[in-house]
Amino acid sequence: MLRLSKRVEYGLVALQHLAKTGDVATVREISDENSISYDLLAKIMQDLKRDGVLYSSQGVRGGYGLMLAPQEIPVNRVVGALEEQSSITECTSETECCSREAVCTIKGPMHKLQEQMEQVLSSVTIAQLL
Amino acid sequence: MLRLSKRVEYGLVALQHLAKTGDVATVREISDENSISYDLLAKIMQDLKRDGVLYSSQGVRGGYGLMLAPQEIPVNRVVGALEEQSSITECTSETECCSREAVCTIKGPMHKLQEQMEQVLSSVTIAQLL
DNA sequence: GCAAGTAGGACTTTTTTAGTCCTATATAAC
DNA sequence: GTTATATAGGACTAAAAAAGTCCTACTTGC
Repeated sequence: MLRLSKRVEYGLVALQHLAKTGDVATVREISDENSISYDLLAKIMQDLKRDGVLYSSQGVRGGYGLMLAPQEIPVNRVVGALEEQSSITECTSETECCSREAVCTIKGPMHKLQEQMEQVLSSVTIAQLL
Repeated sequence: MLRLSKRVEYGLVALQHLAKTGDVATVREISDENSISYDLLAKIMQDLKRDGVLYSSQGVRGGYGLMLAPQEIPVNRVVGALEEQSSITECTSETECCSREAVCTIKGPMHKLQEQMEQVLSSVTIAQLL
């Protein structure tokens, strides 16, 4: 469907929230304000932390904060942190192996297309979402 | 997952096949040569015909042929003909209505991203797949 | 100690995509 | 005019992916 997953959508919303307030926020705050499932967002935040986009502090008065400036976080990176695959076809994936590989006639051109898509996704950052 | 569906992938392969040979071909020929399910490809060809990309002739010695020159068929068009939705998020769709619309804070920027994606998809044509 | 947080495993449900099966209709060749 | 070879298309099933839920553990400031 050529669509960003809800995970990425919610991730972007959360990062925008943090960039906007410039402060630490809890998952509960963000999920409430943006009508996002708490449990789902909690996982997303964990993944973003694992990727180094966020830091966290546990316990009372804990929460998540940005590790990077908004202009240093391209949409690209959020996609990479939150989705298993981000290639536009199986044959442009580095991890999967395409079932039609032996007869695939579009591999080369698809790689070019993929590169251009990545170019677009890396040119937009969280700073542009504000 | 930000991935083109198999329908689009197969559609591109089929169009490439027709452009390469410059002749009419049957679904069977194309599906055999490219290891694509016959039934699935048959539906795809019908959709591409409905969209005006292909013409067909029924009966013995029938088949499908290109209605347009390869350089007149952008990937964009193939996506449009073969997929229900092609927007990157729910909020950039014209037909769906986003469940989080009232609180959505990324609608504007997402539209810009969407436009850039479409730009890329419309800049590559079947002629470039040869 | 307790309330407010993150960490994360396991699971269910829903949605989408891919693929299959079957029947009808058109037509060129014989 | 019958037959073999095509497209046309409805209805269905299966598989995969995404979304969402539930539960428990661990951390930490007060």
